Amino acid sequence: MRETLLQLAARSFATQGYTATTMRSIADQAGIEAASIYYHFASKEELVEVVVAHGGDSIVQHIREHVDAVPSDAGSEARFKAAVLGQMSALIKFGDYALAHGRLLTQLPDKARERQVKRHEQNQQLWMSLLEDLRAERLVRPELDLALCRVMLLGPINSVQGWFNPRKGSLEHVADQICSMFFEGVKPATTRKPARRAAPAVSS
Amino acid sequence: MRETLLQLAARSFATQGYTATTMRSIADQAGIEAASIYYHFASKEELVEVVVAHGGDSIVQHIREHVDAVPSDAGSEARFKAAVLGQMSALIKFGDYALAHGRLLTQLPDKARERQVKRHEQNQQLWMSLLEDLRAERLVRPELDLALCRVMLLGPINSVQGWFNPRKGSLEHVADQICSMFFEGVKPATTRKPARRAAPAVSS
DNA sequence: GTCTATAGATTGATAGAC
DNA sequence: GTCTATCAATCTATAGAC
Repeated sequence: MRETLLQLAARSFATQGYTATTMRSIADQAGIEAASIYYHFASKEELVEVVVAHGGDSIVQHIREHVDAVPSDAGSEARFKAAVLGQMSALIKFGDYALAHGRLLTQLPDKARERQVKRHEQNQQLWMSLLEDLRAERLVRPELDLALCRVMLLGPINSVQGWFNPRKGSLEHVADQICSMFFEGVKPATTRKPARRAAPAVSS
Repeated sequence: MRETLLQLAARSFATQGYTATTMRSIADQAGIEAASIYYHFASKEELVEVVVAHGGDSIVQHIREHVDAVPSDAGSEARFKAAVLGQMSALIKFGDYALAHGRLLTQLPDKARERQVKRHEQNQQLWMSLLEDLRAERLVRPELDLALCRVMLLGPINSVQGWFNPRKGSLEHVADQICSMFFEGVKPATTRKPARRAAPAVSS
């Protein structure tokens, strides 16, 4: 029952938000009375914090597993790509927990939020060090800001649940395309640095 | 007073969410009683809908102004860059209204949400046609999915308020870096792979 | 472990005075 | 236009039976 409540709570918190989620609605979906939840969790705050913490822990652990599976003699690009697939698959795999972790940080009650911020900063630091490794191997142009590179990559990835459609290609294939766009850009190699081509004023 | 209430409501809706925002808290910040809000707005739903609609309208209009200011004989890349700067500056300029528009679509009461979804889809369609124009001029590699390109670009841009720091560079400079990363990638030209053909297609 | 019953606080909204 | 006063509904949480 505890697991059932956590699942239902995760879904509701992720989609409706913290305040909009009521103990009654969770209990209704679980087929029990609202008061019975308090046998498993001391309060609504504890419930949401368990959900968010579980989401955060699962994501971090999942990424580290992917990164650690890369041979230590591989380059920074291989580790980076593993992290990309790791973060994407974590967000898909842990579904509502991951969504709750991502969307509820700002809605949490003050004390619960403070306790979760550290994990978020740790994750940002992991990505910054991956990017710094790339730069050390001269795989990132020197004029680009690394913080901006992180945003450019994590912006799309962290919303993967909102746009990923498994019917249009596997997650591995999408991760490859994202890494390809990130490293090589969307332009064809032949078009890459031309003097402005006088394009015909057509283009519908 | 109506404008004051809208401003305060926008900030609260954007940061706290719909349900967590109370009429009393808005009234308190405005220095009036909660009941007085109902002289200006019929209900909480009407209030949030005015906020979200104003945010959406402002953004769409602002982007179109930027795009329409590009000479009609310019290429699709120039229009695209104008749209990038337009969307970013709109999100900054309209602050809480823009944030409310972006974050509240899922939290809105059912009827209000349906009315706002159209605007969102229109905006997505604008970006898809900009990307299609780029492809028509062979500025996007043929093996890349255009919907994924849109996500890759809008993911970072739509969260611009969360990471933009004016002390680290103007918005124009940041927009330039983003476009550069989008088109050319982060790798130095010398390290870049030659065109990589025949993506592994859909595996699973 | 789950229930019934209920306390205590807060919410969106209305009525009517000024 | 804003106020005071208030209502009905809903919320989190507790107490105690089973």
